Amino acid sequence: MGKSYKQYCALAKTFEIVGERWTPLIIRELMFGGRRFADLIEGLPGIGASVLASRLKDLESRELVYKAHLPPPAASSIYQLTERGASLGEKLLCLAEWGMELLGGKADDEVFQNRWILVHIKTAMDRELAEALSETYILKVDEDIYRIKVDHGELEAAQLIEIEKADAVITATAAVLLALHDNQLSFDDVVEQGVYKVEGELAAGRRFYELFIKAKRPTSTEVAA
Amino acid sequence: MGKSYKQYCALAKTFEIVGERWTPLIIRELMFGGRRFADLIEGLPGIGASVLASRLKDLESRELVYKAHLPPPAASSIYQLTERGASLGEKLLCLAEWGMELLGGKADDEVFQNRWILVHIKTAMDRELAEALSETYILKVDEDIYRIKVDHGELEAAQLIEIEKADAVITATAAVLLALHDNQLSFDDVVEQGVYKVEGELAAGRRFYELFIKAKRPTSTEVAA
DNA sequence: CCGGATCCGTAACGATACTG
DNA sequence: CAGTATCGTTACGGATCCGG
Repeated sequence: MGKSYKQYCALAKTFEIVGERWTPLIIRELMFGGRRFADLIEGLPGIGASVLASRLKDLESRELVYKAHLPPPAASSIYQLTERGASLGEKLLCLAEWGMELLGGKADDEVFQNRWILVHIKTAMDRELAEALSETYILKVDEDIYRIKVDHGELEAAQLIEIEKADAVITATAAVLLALHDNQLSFDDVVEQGVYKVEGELAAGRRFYELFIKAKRPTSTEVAA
Repeated sequence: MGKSYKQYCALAKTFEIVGERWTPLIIRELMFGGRRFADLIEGLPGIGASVLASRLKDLESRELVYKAHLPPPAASSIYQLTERGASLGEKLLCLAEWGMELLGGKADDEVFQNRWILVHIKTAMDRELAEALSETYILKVDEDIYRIKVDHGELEAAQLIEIEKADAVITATAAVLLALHDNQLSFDDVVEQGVYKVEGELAAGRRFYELFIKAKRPTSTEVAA
C-alpha cells in the first residue's frame, strides 16, 4: 500500500494507516454498524471500487476491519470494525472536533448523508451538560431512525431499523437540523413551525438540541463584534 | 492541492488538510518551536523540497502556519504554527496515542530523532500520576536539551538552547530511553550503570521515568499469558 | 444485483538538478 | 539556504467487464 515513512514515531505510524485517501472516511462509515461493499461505495461518492477494495484489504490485514459473511438467505457480507478499529474511530472524532469550525453552511456541491449526524452528535456533545443526564432519544431524520443514549457523560449512538421507546422521539429533516446548528433558525421557531417535532417530554427534546445541535462556536454576529 | 471530498462532514474537512502525505508530520516538527525550511527537510527524510514547499504554502493559506522573517543579521526565516495550528497539533496527539501500540522496538531501517521524544512524552504521560505533581525537569539527550514542566496534569514541553535550573536534570542517550520504554532495561539497572544520570533529586528522576517513559502497554510476557 | 478485477488517462509524488 | 524546474514512477478516478 502507501509508502512507509520509516520513522520510529507513533504519529507517523498512525498516519501510514489513516493518512491515505478515503481510509478515515471508511472508518467513519463503519463506526455506526457494519456495511456492505456497495453501501460504502454509495456513502463515499467519488471513491473507485478498486481503491475501496484495496483499502478494505489493508484494514483487514491490520485487523481493524473484518468481513462477516452473513448466513443464507442474505447471501451477502458486511464489513465491520474490530474493537481496535473502533478505538481508532473514537480518536478520529478528536480531529472531527477540531474540524467542526471548518463547517460553515453546507455548500451546494457538498454531499450530506443523514448518518453523519451521528458523527456530529458524538463530537459536538456538550460534555458538561451530559454529565448530569441519563436519557435516551430516538431521532427520526427523513426515513432513518437513530437511537442516542446519554448516561452520565457516556454516549452511545446507533442506527435502528424500527422505533424503540425512549424519553423523547424527535422528528426533523436534515435541513432543519443543519440550519439549527448553523444558527439560521432558532429552536423555538422550528418547534413552533412543527418542523422539529417532539413526542414524549418536550423538555427532553430541548435537551437534545442543547446537547447535540446547538453550535458551540461563535456565531457570525459574535465574530463581527 | 489535494482533491476535496466534497462532503459536509467535519471529519472529511479535517482530513482534506491533514490527510495528505507529510502534512501531519510537518505539524509535528513545528510543535516544539519554529523551524527553517532546511530543518524540516532534515527532520522529514524522504520528503521532496517541492512537496514541502507546496505543503507549507497550503498550511500558510489556511493560517495554520506562518513564516516569520527574522531580523538581520539572521537573514533567515522560520515557519511557526499559529494558535489554530497548535490546536490541531494537540489533536494529532490523540492519534499518536492510539499509534503507541504500533511502536515495538525500533527497526534498523527506521529513523529516530531525539526531538520526537517530546511527542512521546506528551502522549504517553501518565495523567493520573501527573495530577498530583508540579515539577520541572530538564532532559539532556545527546546534544539536545529539553524542558518538561508538569503542573497539576498540565504539560509543557520545549527545546532549549542551554540548561536551566529544574527539580531534576536527567541525562541519557536516546537508545537508553527507548530501551527503557520497550522494557528491555529496568529503571534500577540504567541508574546503577550510570547511563540514566540524575542531577538533583533522584526521586524526581524516577518520577520522570514513571510519568513519561514507562510503558503503559502490556509487556510481551503479559501478552503471552 | 453484488463484489470485485482490469485497463487506462490523469494527477501526485520522489529524486535530482538547477537558480537567486 | 530557500526554494523552482524537470522527469520517471506510482497512485488515483472512471469505466468496463465478469463470476456468483
